[in-house]
Amino acid sequence: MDSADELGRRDRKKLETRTALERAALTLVAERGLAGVTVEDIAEAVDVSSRTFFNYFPSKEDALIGPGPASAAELCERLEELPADVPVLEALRLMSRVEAEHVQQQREQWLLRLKVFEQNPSLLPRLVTSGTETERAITAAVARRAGIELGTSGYPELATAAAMAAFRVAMIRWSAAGGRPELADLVDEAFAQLAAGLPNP
Amino acid sequence: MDSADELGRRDRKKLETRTALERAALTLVAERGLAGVTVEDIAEAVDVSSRTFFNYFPSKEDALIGPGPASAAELCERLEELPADVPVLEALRLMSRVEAEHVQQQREQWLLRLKVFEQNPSLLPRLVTSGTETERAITAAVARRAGIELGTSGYPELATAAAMAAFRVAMIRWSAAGGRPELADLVDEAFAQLAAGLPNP
DNA sequence: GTAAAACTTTCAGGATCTGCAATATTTCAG
DNA sequence: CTGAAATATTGCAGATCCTGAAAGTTTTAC
Repeated sequence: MDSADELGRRDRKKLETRTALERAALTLVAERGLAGVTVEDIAEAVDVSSRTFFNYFPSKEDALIGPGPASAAELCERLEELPADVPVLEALRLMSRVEAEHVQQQREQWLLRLKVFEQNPSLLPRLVTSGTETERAITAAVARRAGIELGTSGYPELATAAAMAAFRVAMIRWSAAGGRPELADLVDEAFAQLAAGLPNP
Repeated sequence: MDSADELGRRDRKKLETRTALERAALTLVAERGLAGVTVEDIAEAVDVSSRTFFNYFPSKEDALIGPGPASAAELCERLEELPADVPVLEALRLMSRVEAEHVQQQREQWLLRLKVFEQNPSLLPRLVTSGTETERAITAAVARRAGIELGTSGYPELATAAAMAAFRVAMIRWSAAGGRPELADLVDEAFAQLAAGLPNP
């Protein structure tokens, strides 16, 4: 994929400051804890004003959380482009594997991020969580794929939420194991348990 | 159950102010939106200082979220007291039904709360969410029941997260339907889909 | 080269949230 | 009933969070 090319100088600089702010936020909070770092600290580390920080992120926490909605559209595309005869849960698994590869590509950053989440539990509710724009988008795509009106059966909402839970558990296990196993394998494991109806192991 | 008895005057008053603060927060935010209500507004409505508000809740949002960890212990008891041969997912379903009854018993308050959540999506990530003390406790109970070391297989984490997702979806459907259906039925539906492995409908 | 568009900064200010010390209330023992 | 001990409430100072508006700076595009 194209990632850093095809951008004017302006957008390149914007992307740079954004990632610099994210990186600074992560490393500082990893060192001193969420409460031990102020927005001004983060901004100074990147040599911008704290007002500029808030031009990029609506809150200190948001600088730690990562892409989120940015990739929502891309995720949905993955769902859409799968053949219609692929079952919903299988489609969600494949989508999650793609996302897992993205995570693996930024291995160190994600491991650091997950460590920060573990050390600051108040962040956990926002890990791969419900109620986001991302979830809404995926739910809509699932509904389309299953041929269901949104808000009638609850199936798209549940399938999506369960898939996100599977992905979240895989991420946490991955982090707990020091990033040693393949994240994609852990994702597969979780989806296999889901598809089997979560029988007693 | 005993709920309001067996408390000294002091604790009774504390409980009163707490519930009064919750109620005021909910009604005010339902009227004016999250951003349109300050902590001082809420405190004044109950005739206490805003400092006192923060003695009860760590943040404005927390006054809206409801019991949460309060009932964690009780939920786990429900899990523990079920016979050991009840499968995990079935046990989680039964536990969720108990919780559903609690919600039904405070029907109006919960419908209002859910409306507030819908109207202020930034609250949604904290609805029945992961990363809480409650989830940790349930996960531990599930692990005990399944005879699994925590953090080895990921099964307890996933089963718990999926159950919470099922409950959350049921709540949202219940709210969207104006509280008309039986919440317990929606919970059963969601768990049935989970137990079946989320097949295409 | 210049004008428009977009980004950063400064500044003012309201709101959130936390210690701390003072005050008021409740409890409980005598 | 009364006086201490325990506990809750309050006011206050202060750090931090976050936002709008206006001014200044850089980038873009013609």
